[in-house]
Amino acid sequence: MVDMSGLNQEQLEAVLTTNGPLLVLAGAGSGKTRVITFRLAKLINNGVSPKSVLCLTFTNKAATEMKERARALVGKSVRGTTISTFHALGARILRAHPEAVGLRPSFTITDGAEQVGTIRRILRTLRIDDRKFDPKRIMAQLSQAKNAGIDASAFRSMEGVLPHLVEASQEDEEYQLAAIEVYERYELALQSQNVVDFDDLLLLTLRLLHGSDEVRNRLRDRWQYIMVDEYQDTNGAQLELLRQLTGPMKNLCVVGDDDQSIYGWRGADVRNILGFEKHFVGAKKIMLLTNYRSTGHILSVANAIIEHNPGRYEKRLRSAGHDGEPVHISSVEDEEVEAEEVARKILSLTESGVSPGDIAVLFRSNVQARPVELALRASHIPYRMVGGLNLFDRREVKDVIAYLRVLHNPDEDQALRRIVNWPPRGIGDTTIKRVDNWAREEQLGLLEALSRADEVDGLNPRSVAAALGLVSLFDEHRHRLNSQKSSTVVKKLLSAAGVESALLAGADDPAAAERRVENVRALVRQLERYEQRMKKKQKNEAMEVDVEPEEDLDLAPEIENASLEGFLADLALTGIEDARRKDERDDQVVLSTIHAAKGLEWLHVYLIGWEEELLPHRRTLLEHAELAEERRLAYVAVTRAKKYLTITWARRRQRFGQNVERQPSRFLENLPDESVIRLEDKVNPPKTESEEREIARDWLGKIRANLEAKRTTPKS
DNA sequence: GCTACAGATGTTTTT
DNA sequence: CATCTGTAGC
Repeated sequence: MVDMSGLNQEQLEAVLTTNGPLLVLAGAGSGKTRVITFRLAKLINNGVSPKSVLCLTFTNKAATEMKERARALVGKSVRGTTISTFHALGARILRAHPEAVGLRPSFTITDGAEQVGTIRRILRTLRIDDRKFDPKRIMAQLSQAKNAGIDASAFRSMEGVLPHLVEASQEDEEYQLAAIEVYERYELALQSQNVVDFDDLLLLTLRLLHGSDEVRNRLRDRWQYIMVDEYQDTNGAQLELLRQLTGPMKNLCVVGDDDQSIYGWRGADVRNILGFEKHFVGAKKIMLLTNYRSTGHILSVANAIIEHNPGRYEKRLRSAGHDGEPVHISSVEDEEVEAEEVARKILSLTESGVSPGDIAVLFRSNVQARPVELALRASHIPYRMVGGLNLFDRREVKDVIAYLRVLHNPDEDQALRRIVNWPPRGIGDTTIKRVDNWAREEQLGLLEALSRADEVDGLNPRSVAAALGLVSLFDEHRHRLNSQKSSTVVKKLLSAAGVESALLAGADDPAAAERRVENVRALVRQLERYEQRMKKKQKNEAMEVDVEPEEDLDLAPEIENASLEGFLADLALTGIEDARRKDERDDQVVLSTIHAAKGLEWLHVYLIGWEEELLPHRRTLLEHAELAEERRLAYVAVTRAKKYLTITWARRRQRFGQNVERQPSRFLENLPDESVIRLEDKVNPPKTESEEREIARDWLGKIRANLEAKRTTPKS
């Protein structure tokens, strides 16, 4: 039996409501994850087969965490439960039925960055200037369409109703026609390479379920209970997927917080959570409003910020604890002073015994990190940037992954293009252009065309030989995959291609070269670790007596096997284990964007750059829907703090090399007086030393006066 | 095939 | 201002 005595009334009700559609509105810090895991445990205790439960999350991290917590609660019977991200689930379903959606079994998942390149190439073949129509913008638009569940043919038939093109100018219309054309060609390009992008993992799964009653019904029968975490971040395609999977049973429980929906720009649709009761008729709604994280003052600031938003479930978080310290709001001269102030305060905290790991500095955009980094470094305060540059984004890592992809999937032209002449092997631009044209005429893949380079007109013998050499390099090593471990083959391939020596030779700075080589080795090591993990897993499964016979018609194994294919899928879906992550320690101050901080919490939080045009960001000030999202972002930021919260804004800031006068963020207006201490000057202070000192004294006076006022008139 | 320079661009990024 | 990208020219 699971001990539920630790749950509060609301939480308990959510856990015990196991049948029918259920919406759990879980405010920040209200024990959301607990509810989900306890509810899973409760289901299994009620005798529901673990196999008929499906838990969906958005991130791998959340999925892993849920698995661990569930295991701790109900033991290894969770094994049968499918706990997965939406995308990984899509991948598994597609793996089981690739042909039904026009894929060949060995299809691979692109990692995003390549997609823009594909768009750019398509634009070129359409003779459209990619400076006129930004490929990135088109890619984003296609992605939005896919996230809404709109495929290329639907996109074409919707011509003219694209949301942001309502008042279409001549150029908009041109753009739109181009986008339609590009979408269709993009899909064809992916299909011919046997590749899917992330969005396809949802869209193609939908197509499969729409097209096959048989598969859909089997999956419906299989999952009698479905739970979804972070529901406010789901998109149109995911809603449709849930509809398909639930069917008439509709034991669907979604958990989320509309006020924390901050990924609209990436396709998330708040209307999913706002309209849940309409989408799933008869739904019950439970609100978790007791916050176990933050003090009363912090929560009243948070509530005041979010209250202004239209179109939300009305709710006020209440603190389970004390009022605590008021929130400090101050203005500073410019971003450098801002950073120095923050560093100074952090230093005095750590000197008085606070662990750096209990402190975070959060900002709207990454450029704001630099001055803070400099100031922290100057003060010898240990810090860590979350997010930021990913190992994935490193050029050499992408190049090596391209090698792996071509090795596994010879049709992947886009990957091949990346490395066809890297390291340099005498296949220059002209050669590629000629082969490319010929390939198009003959309807061949690029690698295949290279293998017949001798048939291409106008190539000199040297180029032909180089092309054939490259082809046989891949053929040979692909052949070896049958008899040798992938990691062994990969190592041989990379060294035969001369990757490491090219990295070392083509270096301006030896240290950088060394780092690049190290990044490549890290990737290979990850492949080795992957193989070991799979081997162990297979052994474990073979030893388990009660392992069910392989009857999964519609769901491929979570991860394939110790193959290159499995590794690539794993890589695409769960990313690279960053080598830096192992030096991630919990005694470092965290620097993070607000987005990347969602779900996390710290004792002390500093929110910097609360200015108009930064938060809310300049580019969102035009559309009202987006302004609401900025406000939610501010809300998410504030609710990260447990005990102490400081918000700053700069009266002046460098922007694109110019000093710009700034105004405080509108989100700082109308906050409850009793919960904040304001140390703001609306104008920049004069610069002389004596004047500065005077101002400092003045501020000190204000602090005292403020504190005094708070003490004599306690919160009514 | 590589270097150097001009020109554009400058929000967030779970998969 | 600073960083990245594409291209011209060697």
